[in-house]
Amino acid sequence: MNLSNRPLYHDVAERLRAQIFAHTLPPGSWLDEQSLAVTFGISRTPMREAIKVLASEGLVTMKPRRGAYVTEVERGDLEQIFAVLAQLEGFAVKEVAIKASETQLNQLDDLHLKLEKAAADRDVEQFFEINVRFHELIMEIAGNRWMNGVVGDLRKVLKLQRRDSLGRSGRLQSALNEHRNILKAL
Amino acid sequence: MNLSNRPLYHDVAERLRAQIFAHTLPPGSWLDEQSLAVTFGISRTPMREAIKVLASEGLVTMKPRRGAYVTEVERGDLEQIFAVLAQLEGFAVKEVAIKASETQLNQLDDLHLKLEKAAADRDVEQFFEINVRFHELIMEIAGNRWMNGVVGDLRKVLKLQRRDSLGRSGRLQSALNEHRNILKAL
DNA sequence: ATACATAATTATGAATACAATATTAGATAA
DNA sequence: TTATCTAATATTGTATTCATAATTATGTAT
Repeated sequence: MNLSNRPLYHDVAERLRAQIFAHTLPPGSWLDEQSLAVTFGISRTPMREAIKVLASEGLVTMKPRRGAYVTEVERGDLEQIFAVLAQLEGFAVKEVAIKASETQLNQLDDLHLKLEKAAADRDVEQFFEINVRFHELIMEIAGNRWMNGVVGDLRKVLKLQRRDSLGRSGRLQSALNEHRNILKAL
Repeated sequence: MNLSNRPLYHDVAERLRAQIFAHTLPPGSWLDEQSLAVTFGISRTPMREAIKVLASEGLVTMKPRRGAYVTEVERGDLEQIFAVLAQLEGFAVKEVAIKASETQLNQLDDLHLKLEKAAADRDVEQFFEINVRFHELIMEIAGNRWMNGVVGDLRKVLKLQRRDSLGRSGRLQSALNEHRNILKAL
C-alpha cells in the first residue's frame, strides 16, 4: 500500500513544512493534532511524530500540555541566525577554495552568471531560486556533513519569514557583490 | 502523579542520553524499543518519542523499518564537527570581546586560573569539568540563542567518544594556550 | 452585572491493540 | 553439506483507546 518505503510521519512532516512555508499555517498559529491528522488522512500518532520533527528543526515550538505552535521568529532571532550563517558560509567558502575541482568551480561560475542575468531581468523569483542553488552548491562542495545539517535547519527557520533575507531590494545587489568577491577569491 | 510537569519522553530522553554517554549503550548498538520501554517502566509510545529526540540531536541514527542505533562517529565526522565548532567558538569570542561586562570577564579569568591549576595538578577530571564550564560561559556571554543550540548539539555528538577532544595529552596544553590567547585578546 | 466557583468539554499525553514488514529458523532438494 | 524456499517469529509502524490536565461554559452569589 505504502509505495515509498519511508515512514509515514516523514512525508507528513514534509507536507506540513510546506504548509508552514506557504503561510497556510502562519507563525503563531496552533497546530491542531486532531484536525491535521484528519486532513492528512492519518492517525494522531504519526501526526504527532511529524510535528515533533518540525519542532526539532525549530519550525514549531511546543508548549507542554498546550500543544504545538508555528514558531514566531523575532527580529533578534533573524539577526542571530544570519550571524551564525555568515560565519559558516565564510568557512564553507574557504573550504571550497581548497577542495573544489575545476568543474565544480565552473558550475559555480555558471550559477553566478545566471544570477546576474536574473538580476538584470529583475526576475526576483528566478533570482531566489538560483541563489539558493548557489549557496547549496557551496555547502555541498565544502562537504561538511554536520555543517550542512546545521545550515539546512537554520535556513529552514529563515524561510518562516515570507520575505527572507533577500526580500529587501538592497540586499539583492549586495548578495551579487558578495558572490562576485567569492568567485574572484576562488 | 507526575511531579515534574515536563512530558515523560523528555525525562526518558535524558536518561537514555546518559546511558549512551556512559557507553552502557555503546556506539553502534541497537536500541530495542520494547526492552528499553520496560526498563524505563513506560510504554513504547513515549519511548519512541524519546529515541526520536536523540535522533534529532544526532546521537542516534534511525534506519527505516530497522530500528534505531547509537550513532557511530567516524574520524572524519570528528574533524568536521571540530571544524564547525572552531568557527563558531571563534565568532563567540569576538562577540564576547564586544559584549562582556567586567564581571563576566572576571568570571572567565577565574575559570582560566582554575584551569591552569588543574593542569598543574595533572587533575584531568577537574580539567575537563572546568574546561566545559569555560566554553559554556563564552557561549552564554555571546548570547546567540541559535548558535547555542547548534553548539550544544554538536558537543553532545562529540561526547559519544569516550575520550573526547582533550583526551590526548597534547591537546590539553594547546587548549590552555588557546584560552590564554583568548583572554589576552579580551 | 460581575466575579468566582464548579461542572462539562476539549486537547494533550500515554498505553494498548492491531497491521505490515523484516528477520530467523526449519525443511526440503540438489 | 549447502543452498533455497517457506513458515514462524519478532519488530517496527500505525491506529485506537484510555487517562489526565487545561480550557470553556454555566450557574450562583455578592
